[in-house]
Amino acid sequence: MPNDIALDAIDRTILRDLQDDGRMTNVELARRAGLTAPPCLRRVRALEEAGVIEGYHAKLNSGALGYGITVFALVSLRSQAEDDLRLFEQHVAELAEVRECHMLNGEIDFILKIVAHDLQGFQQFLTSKLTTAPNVASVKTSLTIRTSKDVPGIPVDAA
Amino acid sequence: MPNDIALDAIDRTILRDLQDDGRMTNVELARRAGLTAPPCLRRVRALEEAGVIEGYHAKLNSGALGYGITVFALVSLRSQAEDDLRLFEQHVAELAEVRECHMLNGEIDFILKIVAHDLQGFQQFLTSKLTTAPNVASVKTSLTIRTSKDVPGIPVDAA
DNA sequence: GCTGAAAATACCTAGTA
DNA sequence: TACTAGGTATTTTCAGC
Repeated sequence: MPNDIALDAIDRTILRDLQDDGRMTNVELARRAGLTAPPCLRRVRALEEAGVIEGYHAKLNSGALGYGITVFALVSLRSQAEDDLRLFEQHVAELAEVRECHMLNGEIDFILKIVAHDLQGFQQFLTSKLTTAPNVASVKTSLTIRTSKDVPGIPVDAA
Repeated sequence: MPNDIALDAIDRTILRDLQDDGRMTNVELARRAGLTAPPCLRRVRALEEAGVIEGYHAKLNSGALGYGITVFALVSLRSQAEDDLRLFEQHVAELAEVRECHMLNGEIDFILKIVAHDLQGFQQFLTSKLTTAPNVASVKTSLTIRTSKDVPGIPVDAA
């Protein structure tokens, strides 16, 4: 939504630093941005208010929490009518195992990122909650062997 | 790596809260966990030290920063020898447009999440930096129409 | 700049092997 | 007793006005 927000170089510096370290203190943030603390804090609040900053989150180690399995599922539906697409999105919205759901163009309608404790848990999820969902024509799944890159967010250019 | 860390219910509460709000103050974190501030802070530091908490990041609105395009690329290589897999991973590690790189089982070797400012920028990236990379046999790309779910992290059960 | 709150350190206490 | 984990007190730093 916030496509009309004008971001100057200072804003971009702030955003880059907060994307990199979401717990950076405001004074450090201000120092890097070349500001004193109060105007820096005002900018951060404005960026939050405008929805440019959507939230702050700790990145947790999946394996340490017992989620050893990450799977990508390529889903095709029988009907691509908007109502049916929405229904599928609502269905996966309620599944905690599904962390991401992106609608795609082309033959594949959706790509899902799914986490599970182990293969058994994933298979059970797949057969009981995904392939049996209404309107699902086909599901192709691929296990993640390893993740070599997972950079949070997007590039924030200095300019 | 940290697969042998024992996490009790208090740790899980802390992790869930920090995953949900990475800038929560330590006193609030402690209050929710049923602790006073100092032992809570010690737990957080220990979790960071052990690598259970990998970092803190602000989640930014892609569109507001001019990244209107998200693409998933399914990449197959000619050789799946470990050295060749590593070389490909090293190649994409240097590409800022590539935010995620997961090695998969099956016919597809890698799935990449790629961001770009617009379609032109993406096409240029694709032809100049991805399909021409050494050892790449095929690249199938799918544009993201919309993202209906993008939950940070993983489910953290109370138990 | 100023004020109240939080972070961070040092130190103390209780339970357990 | 040594070890582990939480609590108390104090100082320093930061958030917010």
